[in-house]
Amino acid sequence: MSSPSDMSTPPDELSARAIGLFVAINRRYAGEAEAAAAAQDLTPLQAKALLATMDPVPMRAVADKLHAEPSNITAVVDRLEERGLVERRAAPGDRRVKLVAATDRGRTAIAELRAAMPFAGDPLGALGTEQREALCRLLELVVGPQERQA
Amino acid sequence: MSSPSDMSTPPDELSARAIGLFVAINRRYAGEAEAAAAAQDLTPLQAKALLATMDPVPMRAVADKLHAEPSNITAVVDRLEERGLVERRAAPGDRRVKLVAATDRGRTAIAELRAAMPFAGDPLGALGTEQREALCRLLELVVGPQERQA
DNA sequence: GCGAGGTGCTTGACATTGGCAAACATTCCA
DNA sequence: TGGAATGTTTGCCAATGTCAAGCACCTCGC
Repeated sequence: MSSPSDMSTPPDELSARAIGLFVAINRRYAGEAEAAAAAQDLTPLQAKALLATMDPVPMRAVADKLHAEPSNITAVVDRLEERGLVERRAAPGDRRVKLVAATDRGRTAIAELRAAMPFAGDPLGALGTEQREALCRLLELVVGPQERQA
Repeated sequence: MSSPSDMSTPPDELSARAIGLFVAINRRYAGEAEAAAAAQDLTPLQAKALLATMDPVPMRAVADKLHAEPSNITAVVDRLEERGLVERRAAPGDRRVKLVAATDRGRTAIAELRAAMPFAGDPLGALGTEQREALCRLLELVVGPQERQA
């Protein structure tokens, strides 16, 4: 849980309030995601991996999407495969590559995961269009000049 | 890393942009914190625990602050204590309680951690006062009616 | 066409984190 | 005073993360 929750460098009051709000939003998201995953008897990481396999993708792509080492993804996909949620296929054109693809059961689980994460589906639901745009502009300022990275 | 990064429920475009920005801010924070901890040869959790011990606090309080089980904090504090960054003291008034307090070396490490986390110290530095207030208002709307919780 | 080097995936060893049950001392309350 | 609750520790186990090594395969240059 790498969130600002507790790295308490004491900032000014408004910053502290903003940090608290970020943490709260993060928790709302993470809590929802964790509950949704648990309802499918999955860990959050397994759920993320499953969600990444709607279309067949190489192991490597899953690892990149989850910001994890490919070697770790092997075990995660192993568990998903044991449960029949995912299958490994040969990739046409490169026999080194294994494509991970959700099975029918996997796609059902994906649908239920998404249904159980309404906040993730519409996080800005409480905001009007102008407010959404204003929020994005402000967040961009906070992010600052960031490193480009897919 | 429980961040929205990859629980890809496909939302509308503005929401997607906002999610990306949240993730980017989270990463900026977490990356800075992780680097700061690593510079002290600490894990992020160890660093958080250390930061919580500026003043002597019961183990239980450290656990609460880090949203972890007290039983897990035992091992974390053990490592900090082995390295002389922290010490356990008896608590006056309740002989069950052990207070964890940063040593001089620990306080030095805390200062260096904070110095290495400028973004955490002033996350809204790029914003003016009105922008900060606007941001907080918008974030409060996004959080929504939240459960009260220290 | 052949070999060197790079890429994709897996395996293994290991440390850290997280949850949970059990044990122990101590405190609190009826 | 006795039973319940609290604070801390220990142990076990699953999951995650980093790292090095290995195997299969592809690619590039000669």
